[in-house]
Order: sequence, then structure tokens, then C-alpha cells
Amino acid sequence: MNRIHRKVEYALIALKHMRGKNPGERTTVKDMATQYRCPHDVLARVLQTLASRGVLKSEQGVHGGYLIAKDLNRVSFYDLLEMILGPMEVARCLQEPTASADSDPKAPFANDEAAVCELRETCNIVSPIQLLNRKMSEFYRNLSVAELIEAGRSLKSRESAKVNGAQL
Amino acid sequence: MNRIHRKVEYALIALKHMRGKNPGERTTVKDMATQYRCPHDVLARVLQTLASRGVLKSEQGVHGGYLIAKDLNRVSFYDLLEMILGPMEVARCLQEPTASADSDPKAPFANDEAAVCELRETCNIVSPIQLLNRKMSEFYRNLSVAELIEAGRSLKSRESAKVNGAQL
DNA sequence: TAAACTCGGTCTTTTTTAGTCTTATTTCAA
DNA sequence: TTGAAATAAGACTAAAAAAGACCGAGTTTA
Repeated sequence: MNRIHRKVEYALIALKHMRGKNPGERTTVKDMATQYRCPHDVLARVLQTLASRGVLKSEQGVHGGYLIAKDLNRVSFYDLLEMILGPMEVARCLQEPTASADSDPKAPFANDEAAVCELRETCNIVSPIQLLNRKMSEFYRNLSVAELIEAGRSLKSRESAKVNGAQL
Repeated sequence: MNRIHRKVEYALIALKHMRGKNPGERTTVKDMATQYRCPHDVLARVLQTLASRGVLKSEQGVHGGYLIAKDLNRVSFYDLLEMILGPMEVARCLQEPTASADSDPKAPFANDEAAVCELRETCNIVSPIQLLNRKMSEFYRNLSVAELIEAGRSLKSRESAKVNGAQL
């Protein structure tokens, strides 16, 4: 239940892979796709996104490939999810017009209404949903990608007792 | 992205509704389904589940209906999710034979192997996934259903500063 | 210029989730 | 004792979302 999306897994796999490389060293999508047996196209697309958001840098051409461009300690898991999956909305109620702010006046089919929760009128849990959304966002924001990727490395101390408490 | 399931919403709606009733007072599925415009069958099924897990009590017959049977302060959101959606598994890697322990005698096709992650062999992120799963579980466990449902009530004090800390 | 990359649009397939239909079963009251 | 009103639950269908494949570019360098 409540699985993370495959794309997110692929992103983590790739990031962890590149994390181990020498600075400046590039890795091709093809390499990673074959090594980890994940679908080339999907992985490629995810990496494109991350590159467009500054987490990775892409080099085209013959000796092209990807490399990490940003300190992963400064990239939260929230950021990663948001890049790949879009803004966090735990339920349809929340539908923010959002940062993208495309007030799309052209929109031939006004699907504004389409995606909106049809329970809206009668719903008694918008506050709870908002609270949940806030808390989850906070949780994800407090978890860095670096921390995730590094997991299992520093846990000689019995599953790192403090990993749990504290911080949240 | 990462929406909670409709069934979970329905559960919250129903629980919040019943929360407002006098002790002993029953509410029928039909009432709630019509009042909140959610599909009768789906709601019914969810409530059946909650009843079977002791959160609700059901009375059959003419004056039947549901009522809350357990202090919602003692039911975590994790519990709720687990009841409705099954054990928390942030990714296929994690596939526990698990506590649910429904040795499902009907299961005609042993799909044990079927659902297993096909990246398993080459995967470099099982530790990260495990960490994430642990942290998310913890997060959900530290959030009570009562707290959620009550949201928006006690927040005259500026989004109830203490909602976060404490309790954990 | 050709090979080996990334880029990005559109399409199809698969999987998951949501919802419906139908047939019990229980209870109470007229 | 029978019928209305409720829960219980299996099997099925529809809809939505996610995953993946295909393809035709644009870039760089040997």
C-alpha cells in the first residue's frame, strides 16, 4: 500500500549510482539502464527532469551523460517527489492553482472543474486533509535525498538508533 | 501526487460524522452515503472492515447502523491505513509475509512470487527504501485519527502550535 | 559525417483503484 | 410470521493512473 512510484525508485537508483563516481565523471542512461535493468526511456525521462531542475547536469554528444550538479544534502525528498510527480496534494480538495500559475485562458475544454473533488460541497474533512497534507509535506521536507541514499552505510550502530526520533 | 485513497477519505468522513453523535447512537451507511454523496457500497465495505477490526461496532437489523467502538486517540493513522489498505510497504522490495497472517486459504494461485520486484537482483537502494519505509511508518503511527479528525476545531490558537511535537 | 549521446512528443499496455450489481443474512415491528 | 430496513460479502465492470515503448529529432566529438 501507498507505494512510491517507480520513477522515484529509478531516480534514487541513479542518484545513488552517480554519487559513487569521481567528480566530473559522467554516466550514461544506457549504462544505468542496463546495469540496474530498468527501462531506458523511463529512466531517461526522469533524469531529464532532474537535470532541468538543476539536480543533475547533462552533457550531450558522444561522451555525454549525466552527473550530479547539486549537493544532495540540500535536496529534500520532498523536492525530489515534487520534481517527478508534481506538487504534493494528499487529496483532490487541495488542488492549488499552484506556482505554475498558468492561468490558461485558452483551455478549450474547461477541465478546471473536471479534476475537482466532487464531494467538495458536502465534505466534512477538508481541515483534516489539509492538516495531513501539511504534516506530510513537512515530513518529506525534513528528509534529504543524501540521507536516504546513504542509508545502510552508517548503520553499523544497530540500525542507527537516532535515525528515528529527533529531527521531525 | 501521492494521494490518499478514496476509501481512506470515506473512512475519515464517516468517523468524523459518528464522532459527533451521542454515545450509543447509531448511524446507517445509507445516511452517510447520501449526506456526503459517497457511494454506498464502497463506504459500506470500508465500515465493515473497520468494524471487523474493532474500531466500529455494527448492529444489524432494522434499527441497525454503526457506532464508534474505540477511542480514536488510540487509533493511529497508520492503523487506519493498514486496516483499509494492508501493511505498509513503500516498495515491492519489502513484501513481508506479515502480521496480517490471513493465511488466505482461498488464494488459488500462489502469487507469492508474482508481485516481487524484478529489480531485486541488481537493486542498489534496498537500504534506502527500508529506511524510508521505517520513517514513514513511524510518521503515520505518531498521528492519531482523533487528531486528524479534530483538525480545524482547536486551531483558534494559530494552527495549534503543539499539534506537531508532544505525543511522539 | 557518423557514432553515441541526450531530448521530448505521442502512443499503447498494464496495473491499480473505484464503483456497481447481486444475493445473502440479521433484526425488529406490525 | 412476514416484510422492511439494515449490514455482509462475492463477483464483476469501468475508469484512472502509471509504466513503458516507439520514434524522430538535436548535439557533440572523434
